[in-house]
Amino acid sequence: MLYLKKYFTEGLIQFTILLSLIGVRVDLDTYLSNQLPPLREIILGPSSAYTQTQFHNLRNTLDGYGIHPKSVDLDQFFTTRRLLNQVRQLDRLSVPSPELSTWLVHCDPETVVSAASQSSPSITLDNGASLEDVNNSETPTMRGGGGALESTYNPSGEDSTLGAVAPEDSQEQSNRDGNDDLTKEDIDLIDILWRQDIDLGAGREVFNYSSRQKESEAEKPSPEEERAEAQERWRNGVNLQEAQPVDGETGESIPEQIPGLGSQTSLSLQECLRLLEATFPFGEESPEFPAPVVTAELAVANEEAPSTSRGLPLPPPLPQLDLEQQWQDIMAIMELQEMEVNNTSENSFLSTTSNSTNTSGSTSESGSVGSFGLTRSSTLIHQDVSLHQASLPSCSQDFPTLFNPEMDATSTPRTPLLTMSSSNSSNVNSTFGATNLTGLFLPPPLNSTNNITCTPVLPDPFSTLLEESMLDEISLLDLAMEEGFNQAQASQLEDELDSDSGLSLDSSHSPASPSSSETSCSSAASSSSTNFSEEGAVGYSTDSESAAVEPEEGAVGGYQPEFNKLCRMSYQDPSQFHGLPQLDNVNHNHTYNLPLSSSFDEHPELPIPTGKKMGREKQSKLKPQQDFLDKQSSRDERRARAMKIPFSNEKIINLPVEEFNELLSKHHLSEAQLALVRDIRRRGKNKMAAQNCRKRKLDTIINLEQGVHDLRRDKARLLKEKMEFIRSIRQMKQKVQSLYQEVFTQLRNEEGRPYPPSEYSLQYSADGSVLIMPRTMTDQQTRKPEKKQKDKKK
DNA sequence: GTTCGTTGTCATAGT
DNA sequence: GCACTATGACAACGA
Repeated sequence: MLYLKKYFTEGLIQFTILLSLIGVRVDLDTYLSNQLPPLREIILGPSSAYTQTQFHNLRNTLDGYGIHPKSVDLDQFFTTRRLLNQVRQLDRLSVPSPELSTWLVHCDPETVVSAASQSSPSITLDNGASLEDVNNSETPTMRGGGGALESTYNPSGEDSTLGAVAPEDSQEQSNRDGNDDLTKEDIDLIDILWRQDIDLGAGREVFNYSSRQKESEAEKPSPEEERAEAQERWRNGVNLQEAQPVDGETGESIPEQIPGLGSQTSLSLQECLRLLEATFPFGEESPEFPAPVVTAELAVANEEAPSTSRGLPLPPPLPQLDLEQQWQDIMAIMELQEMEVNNTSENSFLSTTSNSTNTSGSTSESGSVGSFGLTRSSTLIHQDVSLHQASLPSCSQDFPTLFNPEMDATSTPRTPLLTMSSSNSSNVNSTFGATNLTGLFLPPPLNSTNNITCTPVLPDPFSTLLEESMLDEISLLDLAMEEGFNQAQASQLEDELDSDSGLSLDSSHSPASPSSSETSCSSAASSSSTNFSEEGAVGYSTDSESAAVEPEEGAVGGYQPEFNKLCRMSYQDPSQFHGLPQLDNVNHNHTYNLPLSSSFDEHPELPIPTGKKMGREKQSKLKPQQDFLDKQSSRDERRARAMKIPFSNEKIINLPVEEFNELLSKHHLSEAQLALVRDIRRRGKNKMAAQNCRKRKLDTIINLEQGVHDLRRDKARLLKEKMEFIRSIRQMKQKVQSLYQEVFTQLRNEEGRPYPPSEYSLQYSADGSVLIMPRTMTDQQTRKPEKKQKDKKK
C-alpha cells in the first residue's frame, strides 16, 4: 500500500506538472482539495476528520468542558469551536509556495495572457499583495489562482467536519472557474485519477462528499453533464472495467487517453523541479519569492517525507499532525478562558476575516483558509487574529515575537508564524513533541511591557489575577528603583500586598456555587409552569415527585430534574465560573431531584395495586419499581404515601395558606394525617428557605471575594500611580537641577568671572525671583528655621 | 474507612 | 398568635 501510495503520488504529481507544462489546463489543486478529498488524503495522509484519535481528542478537549448537550451554551460553544478551528488552520503552514506556482504554470487559451503575465499574479499573490488587491481582483485567472492558493495551502478540508466549515462558496467558485475550461480529455483524465483513487483502496465511504458534489452539480449548467456522468460512474463503481483498461497487477486504470504521456511520466521529479526552478527562481533571495521558506520546506519534505515527495514540496504530514495536535492541546487549555472572550474576539475576528476575504463573505473559515497563502507572506491580518486568539492564555516566552502584539505591529512582513513553520518544521517533532507547548505560551513573570500589552485580551479570572500580580510586581520593581524606596520597603509593600486580605483569591473561588443559578432557574421554571410561585417562595419545588404532578393543577413540579440540569448547565456564567476547576463538583444533583414515576404522583390517591389483583409476575416486577420509587422519594413523600395523603407534597408545600387550608377542609383527614401534612409543609418550606439561605451565603461570599479582588486591584493601581508620580517628581528634580547648573554656569560677576559653586548658590524667593547668594548666608538662613523648629519641639 | 461537599431537617429568632 | 422567613447546627448521603 505504501508503495502504491508513493507510486500514485509521484505519478500524479508528475502527470499534473507535465499537463501544466504542455498547456493542458487542469486545476488539479482544486480537485485535490475540493472535489477529491481522497486524493488529498492519499497524498497527505488521512485527514484529522477521519482520524479516530483526532476525533476523540477533539471531543475530549472540547466536550470535556462539560457542556450539557441541551445547554444553550452550545451556541457559544460551537462558535468557539468554529473560531478555534479558524485559528488551528493557521498553523498549517507547511504547504510550500513552489507547489502553488506549479499549479499556476499553464497557458490559458481563453484569456490569452502570456506566461509572464500569468505568473505575475501568482507572484503577486505569493509575494503578498494586499488582500484588498487580491480581493478586488475579479479576473478569472486571479480567481483561479486564489482558488489554487486556497486549496493548495490548505490540505485539510477535513475541518469542515471538525466544525470549521470549509469555504465551499469560494471553493465552488474556484472549481467552476477551473472546470469551465476543462476539455473532454481533462475530464477523462480526472476520471482516471478518480478510478486510480478507488483502485488504490481509498474507500468510497471515507469520501462522502457526494452531497457537496451534487450541490456543485446542481449549480453547474449542462456543460458538466458529461463529467457528471463520469462522476456518477465513479460513484456507482460500475463500468470501471469498461471505461478503462486496467493494469493487471495493480488494478490501476491505464490512462490511454493521453497518448505519448506514458513516456513523459517517467520524467524524474528532480527534472521537473529543475524546470520549475528555472521558471521561478525560488532559491534566489528575491522579494517576490520567500526563498527561506521554500528551502526549509523542501528540506523538510526531503527529510521527513522522502518516500512520498522526494523533494517535491509536499507538506510532511506527521509534523503537521503533531503541530495540529499541539494546537488542539493548547486550544483545549484555552477553551474555558476563551468562552468569555469570544464575544469580543469573534467580532474582531470576523471583521478582519470579512475584510480579508474575497469570496467568503459568508464563511469566515474561508477567510482564514483561503487568504492564508496571502497572509503568510504579506499581511498581518490573520496573524493578528491568531495572535489575538493565541495570546489568550498568555504571551509566548520562547516565541516572544510570535504572539506579541507590539512586535506584531512592527515586525517584518515575514510572519513569525511562517518563520516558525519553516525554520522549525524540520525538527518540529523534537521541538513540539518533547516540550509542552503550553509552557511556550506562559509569560515570563516579569516581562513587563510585553505582558502588559497582552493582559487586556486575557479573560477573567486569569487576566485579572495576572494583571494584578503583574501590577504588584511592576509596582514593587518601580518602588525599588525609586528614590526613597529601598529594597526593604519594597519587600514590606510586597508583604502588605500579600497579606492585606485574609482571603486567598485562589481559594476563595472554591465555595462558589451556582446555587443562585439553581434557584433562579428553578424559580423561572416554576414561575413559568406553576401558579404557586406567586406565593412568594422561590418556587423551588422540592421533592422528586414534583416532576409529576397533576398538570391541571399547575404542575408545581415545574422543577423537573432534567430541566433543572439544563438550567444549571445553561445558567452558569462562564465569565464568572469558568476556569475554576474548584467548581467542577459544585453541580451535584442529589437524588431528591431525580424523576419519579408519574403514575403514582399524579394520582397519589389511587391505591397501590395489591397482590390480589395482580399476578405474582406482575408483583415481582412491581416490587423493584416500588423499591426504586421509595428510594427516589423523600421521607415525607414516603410518609405521605404511607398515610395515604390524597394530594401531592408540592401542593402541600407551595399552596398559599388559604388554599392550603381549603384543601385540608375539603378532605377529611385524621389528626395524624393533618400533622403529617403540616410537617411536610413546614419542612418543605424550610427546605426552600435553607436553599435560599445557602444561596445567599454563597452570593455574599462571592461578592466579598469580588470586593477584595477589586480592592486589591485598586490598591495596586494606586500604588502604581504613586510610583509614577514619584518618578515624575524625580525627573522634575533632575530637570530643575540641570537648569540650575545651566543658569549658574552662565552667571558672571562684576569682573566677568563665573561664580564659584562652592561659595555661591541660587536661591528662589517667594515672589518667583532668583537670587544668587553666598553660601554662608544661605547656611545661616537655613540654620535659623532649624533652630526655630528645635525650639518649638522643646 | 475517611474526608468533604451537598442536602434535608430541626430549632430558634425575626418579620 | 399565626404564617413565614432566615439561619445555625446537625445528620444523612454520596462521591
